[in-house]
Amino acid sequence: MTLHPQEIEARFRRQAVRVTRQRAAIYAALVETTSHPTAEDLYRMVTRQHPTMSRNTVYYTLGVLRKAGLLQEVNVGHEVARFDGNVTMHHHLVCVQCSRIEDVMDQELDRLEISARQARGFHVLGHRVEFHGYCVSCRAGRREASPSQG
Amino acid sequence: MTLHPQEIEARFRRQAVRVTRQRAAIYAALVETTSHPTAEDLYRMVTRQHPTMSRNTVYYTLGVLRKAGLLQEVNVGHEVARFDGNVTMHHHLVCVQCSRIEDVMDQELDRLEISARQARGFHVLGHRVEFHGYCVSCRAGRREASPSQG
DNA sequence: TACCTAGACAGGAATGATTCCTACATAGCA
DNA sequence: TGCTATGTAGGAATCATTCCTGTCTAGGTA
Ligand SMILES: [Mn+2]
Ligand SMILES: [Mn+2]
Ligand SMILES: [Zn+2]
Ligand SMILES: [Zn+2]
Repeated sequence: MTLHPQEIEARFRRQAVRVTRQRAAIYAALVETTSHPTAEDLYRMVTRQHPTMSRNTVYYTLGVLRKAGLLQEVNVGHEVARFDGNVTMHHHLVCVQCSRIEDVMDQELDRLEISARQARGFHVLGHRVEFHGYCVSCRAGRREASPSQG
Repeated sequence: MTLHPQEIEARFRRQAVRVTRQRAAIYAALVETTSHPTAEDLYRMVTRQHPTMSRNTVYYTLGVLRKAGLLQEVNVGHEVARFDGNVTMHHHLVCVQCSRIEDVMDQELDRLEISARQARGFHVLGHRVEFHGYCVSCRAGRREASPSQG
């Protein structure tokens, strides 16, 4: 989804986030993709237009925008952090081979609950469902594979 | 759950995993707790009885046992890796403040499925549900807290 | 029971994502 | 327009994890 600069600015101001060219570029890159990029991915994307931007600014900005609720971290395994500009409630499909992440919007999954007995005293705020399997392209190269871990 | 040494040995042999004192100690420590310890936690636990064991052996053993299906990695956020000796299907409650992880056994959650349309061509192997919130001890110190990111 | 050898162990070095530090720049406000 | 709290760039530091290398040993063989 492409976002107008003034819409980005409006979202930042609504959350009292200072508007800078770097932040707008990082946020625009994130919102325009559905690939759940890493900080390094975003660094490579934005340095095409902003060659002097440092990795530190990318990390710092991602932290600021996360605290402001403008993005979320989506982690799979304990691989490097992935970021998601879609902050509406949704779930993910994760490829166990190539780590591709795709979105799943499903209101039934959104409504899942847990019994008080199972909640073990937790004050539950939310939940996330993660499906794992092989994505289309990874299935292609697996005609014979065994149904074990790989 | 306490495990007899011969049961540990039997499980290892069933999976063609060589039996060593180090591996038995690491596996026993993991199976006897429900705390989902980190590699460093396990290193501290086992070096009480095996002072010369190296961290390398802990990491290497955890890899071997994971590939053998005797344990699983359970990651929350992109914090350090956590390990789980319970390899039956189950789900987790995660404290957003202290990272405590507790088990949720619930057959309804086990049965969740995703429509073909939503699966986006993935060959889905399984899923995991992660509830997040505040654990009992973290609720205690939060009488007034605001319902934001915490 | 006494070898053999593939694989395991210990210790230390290397890696790499992320965080920390600091001097300079600038957004937002009066 | 000028002030100042905050952001940025660049580099150093951190630290969980992996890699490397020289012993050591589990488990099979004769
Ligand atoms: Mn997503
Ligand atoms: Mn568990
Ligand atoms: Zn894939
Ligand atoms: Zn807690």
